[in-house]
Amino acid sequence: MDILARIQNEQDQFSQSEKRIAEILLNDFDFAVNASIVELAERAEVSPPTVTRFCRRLNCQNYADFKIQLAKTMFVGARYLNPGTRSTAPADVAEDIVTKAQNALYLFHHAFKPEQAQVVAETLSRSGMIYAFGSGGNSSMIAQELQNRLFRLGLRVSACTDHHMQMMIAAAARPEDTIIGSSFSGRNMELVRAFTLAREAGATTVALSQSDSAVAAAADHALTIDLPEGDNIFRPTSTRFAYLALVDILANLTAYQNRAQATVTLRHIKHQLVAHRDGDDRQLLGD
Amino acid sequence: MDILARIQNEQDQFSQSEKRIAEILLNDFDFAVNASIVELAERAEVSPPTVTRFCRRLNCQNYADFKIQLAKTMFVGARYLNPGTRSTAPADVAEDIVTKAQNALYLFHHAFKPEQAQVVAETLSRSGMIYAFGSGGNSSMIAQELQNRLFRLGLRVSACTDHHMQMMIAAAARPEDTIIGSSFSGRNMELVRAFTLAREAGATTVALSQSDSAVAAAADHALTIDLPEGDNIFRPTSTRFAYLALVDILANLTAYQNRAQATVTLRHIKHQLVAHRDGDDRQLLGD
DNA sequence: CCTCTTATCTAAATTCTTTTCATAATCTGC
DNA sequence: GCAGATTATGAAAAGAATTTAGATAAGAGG
Repeated sequence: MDILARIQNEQDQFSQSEKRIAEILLNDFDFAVNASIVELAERAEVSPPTVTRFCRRLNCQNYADFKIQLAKTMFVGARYLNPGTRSTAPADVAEDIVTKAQNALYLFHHAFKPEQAQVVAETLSRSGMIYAFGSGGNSSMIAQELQNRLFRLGLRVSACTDHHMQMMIAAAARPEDTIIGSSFSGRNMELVRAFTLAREAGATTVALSQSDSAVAAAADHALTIDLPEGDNIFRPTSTRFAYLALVDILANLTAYQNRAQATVTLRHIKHQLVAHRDGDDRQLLGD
Repeated sequence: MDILARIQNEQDQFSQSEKRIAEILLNDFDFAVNASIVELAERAEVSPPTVTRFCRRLNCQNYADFKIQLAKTMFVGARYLNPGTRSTAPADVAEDIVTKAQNALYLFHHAFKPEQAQVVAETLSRSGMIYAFGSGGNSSMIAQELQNRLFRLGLRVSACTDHHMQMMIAAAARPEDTIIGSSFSGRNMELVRAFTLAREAGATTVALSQSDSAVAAAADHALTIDLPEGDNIFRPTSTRFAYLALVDILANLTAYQNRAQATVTLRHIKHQLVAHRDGDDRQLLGD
């Protein structure tokens, strides 16, 4: 766990002096990260040794170590603590969006459960047919992306973003099939119904969604992503970045399940692209 | 510019001693970031003052400042310098993918030109109709995403991922229309032809692509993204994250061009979603 | 009200960092 | 190829910063 999370966690167990130090850290990050132990102590109205002890308490070797940890988290964590700007200047907008995206990835990674993903990857690689479901802009992108990443591995996969089709596919699913569906909100009831139908047909269902949600509860396996959303309605949801990363990880783990087959298929795709373009084989695997 | 970029930039202007220091920094980041000036000097076989001077040369106040800068970049920069693991353990795969994605965002942000994006945003907001073009998995996702972000702002936009349709649309474009096309490789010659056709018809063209590429050259405005690609064929391109961020930024800047209209449209969409679901208006704007 | 524990400080010791100055190496223009 | 200038580097000293050690104060529990 990173240092800021630790500070926020233990905040109520801190002594008076420690609380004062923590407050400065959380409020004036910029100062804290550049301050010497004397300066920090002065500002918190405590003695330097108290600061040293504070660092030790947070599992840091010494003040220097503590500062390194702080600086490391700062890059991704700073904006998360201090709500982002509402500036409409292009440079600020860009910074805000990039930082939020990085934050989303960071928080996702923190909560990520490798074993669960591995189980899903094994399921996918053994599936007779994979159907990727999702609706409404964000999740439909994830469904498409699942298809885009998995077909490259030589798997049989089809994305479907249409409710009616989803229901028909779910009803027609076979026991060896897997239905993987995404819902950022977890409240896509049509997807819940499709999952239920698919399970009745004996197929395996995988949800990419919020934990404690109807969608997650309806599936055999749930890979959950719970991120706070910003409240600026103009800002597109940075959660997409986390979902996209999850798709990448799943695709990658699935590839390793049957490496030989994946390699062959990828080579065929690459060959086709290179032949079709201009012979530069450093090109991307698909535009 | 960040410290690692600065080091890599000036590397050939370094003296012998400085080169030795730089080498340690670039190769053993973990050591460097935790080392005291004495330890670092010892390992580089130079004297501590030389390290201090090295830091100053890189526009740092002192060694402490230098270390902070180093630690800040480390979080995103470390893996970029030291090629990622080839481990297939789920946790390592996840870390590698997340770090690469964060790196992509970081590098993109570094090279990002806010003014150019602003010009494009103005163009988009004034367009009669916007067509988003892209093909081949990655770029088609970007085209879809452009549509998904821009329609919410009350703009007229249509994504098209089909070459033949693209050509017909380009031919039929009007002077007040904008065609925005994505190509990660920059070598999508069909897109180049569509741009040419559209320009002949008097429409404005915008490329999201590599600089120095055929696609970028063919458009009126080019927003370029140049990122190194990893060489693990199983790893999906992390460049997607950068393109996605660019779309977000563009959509956001465009929204601010005509804030009133965008707000109204977004509210309508939200109202529809809330009415359709369960009244929790903290839900995401679209699943 | 006393004792024990915990929190905190002062002062000293230690370690780290920078400055200063001397020397060595390298370059420049003749 | 050499004198003078410039630059690079290190040793030692000075100056900070950090930690340790021991002392004191504050609070909890009997």
